[in-house]
Amino acid sequence: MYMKWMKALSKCELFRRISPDELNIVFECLKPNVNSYGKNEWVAVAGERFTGLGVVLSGEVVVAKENAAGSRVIIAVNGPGEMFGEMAAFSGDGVWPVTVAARTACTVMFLPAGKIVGNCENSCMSHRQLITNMLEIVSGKALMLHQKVEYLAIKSLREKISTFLLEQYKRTGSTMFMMPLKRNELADFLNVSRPSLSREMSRLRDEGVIEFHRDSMKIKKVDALRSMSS
Amino acid sequence: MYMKWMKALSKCELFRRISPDELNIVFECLKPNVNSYGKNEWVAVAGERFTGLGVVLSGEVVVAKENAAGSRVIIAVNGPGEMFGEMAAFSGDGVWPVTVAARTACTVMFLPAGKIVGNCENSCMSHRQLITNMLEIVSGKALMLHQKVEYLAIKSLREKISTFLLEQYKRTGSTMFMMPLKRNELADFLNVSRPSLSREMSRLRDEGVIEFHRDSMKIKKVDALRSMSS
DNA sequence: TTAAATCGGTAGCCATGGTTACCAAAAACA
DNA sequence: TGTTTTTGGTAACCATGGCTACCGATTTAA
Repeated sequence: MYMKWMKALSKCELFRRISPDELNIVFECLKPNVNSYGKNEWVAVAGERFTGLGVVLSGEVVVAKENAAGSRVIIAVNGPGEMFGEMAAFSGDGVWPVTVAARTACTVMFLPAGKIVGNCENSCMSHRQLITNMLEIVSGKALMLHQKVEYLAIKSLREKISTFLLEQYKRTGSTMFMMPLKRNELADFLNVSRPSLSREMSRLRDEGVIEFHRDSMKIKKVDALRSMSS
Repeated sequence: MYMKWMKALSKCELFRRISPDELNIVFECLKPNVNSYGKNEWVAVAGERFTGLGVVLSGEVVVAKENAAGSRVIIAVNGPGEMFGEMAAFSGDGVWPVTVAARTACTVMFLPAGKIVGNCENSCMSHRQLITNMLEIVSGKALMLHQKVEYLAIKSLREKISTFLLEQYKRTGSTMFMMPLKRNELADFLNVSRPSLSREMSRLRDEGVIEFHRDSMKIKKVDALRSMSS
């Protein structure tokens, strides 16, 4: 039954060091739900009852946090094998702390949180491994949020942009790359308004530090960016 | 040997649902180090080699993140029984991601990260409980960082202050309370400059929304704050 | 292939909050 | 006890970035 998703599942950190055979036994215990969603459909809405740890099987979802004022902060974009709701699962108040939307048509598996921790009726041996994996994953998420806090704590827009561009440079290893986020999304991510972002990027362009057209970006003066970022 | 610290240890979430007798056996496995520090001394410095999960036995430590520009963001103030480094322990790159300083003279226990996960030589039965506790704790930390992200994502200072004051109101259950942070620390926490914070607080006072003198704070118009916060 | 929606750049105006500097009160220290 | 340090309020000036509005280019849908 889960064989058609095995490719995504095998990529999922939660199931690392668990063989496909074991995995089937684990699923016997966990009894996950699998749902499909159309593009832009809500997968989970902040404030509604928590439905379990989510694992993306196909497509992509956007995980975002919205404050009461309505401004949206993108937390992550998750593809096949990636998870969401892993923090709320073990420590939340029973409601989704984030909103998850289908960025493309997608399929998602939900694992009941209570069944991951706690003794397995069938005493399957992979439970301990599952918990250990979970620990590693949640720690990683926490560190990522730490990253996020660092970004948000940056006060000047110029510094935010510089930091972001240098991170892309480091990630791709090239001074020319495609921007992974649209202007709107980047503005959301950096927590600034879109026109302000455009304005500052244009300034950097006018100063000859960068060059860009739509998605394509070229860093012309890496050192200049560095001195702005630090 | 650990008896003198048992009071702090019993308050520590990490050892919840583990009896003192069991705890001694667990410590046989974990072989923790215990160090003492004077006021304002560094307990751990960001970037230096990770020395293990920290548990405060006495006194208080300040956990802070500093970006390259030198501006400091307070993550937490931890007292006896509270922990730090729990995220880096299981997912870090082997260095401290935060700086920890002694807010007062203090004693700290460090638990080797590798020994918490992984099978116990003496096959002590509390290891699974320890890991499960750890999972709950790290999830909780991640959610707290989420909180932090929310705070930082708020754009107007007035809204930040309102949100903070309402949280204190909710926490204490009274419209009169002592501010848990000095102006400097609050400014750090909200990621604004101290004079700007003072200025905005004075405006709120002039508008009759709040009343304060140094540490003591009184909310006079809860609803006014609420409308600013949302 | 045309119509509609989305995306991105630009400009002007102005509110917010950073910066610096100074002073008084309170606390810590000798 | 007097002195030093820390803490917090205030003011003036000004840079940053939010907001609105508009327009052309590009993509998506009909």
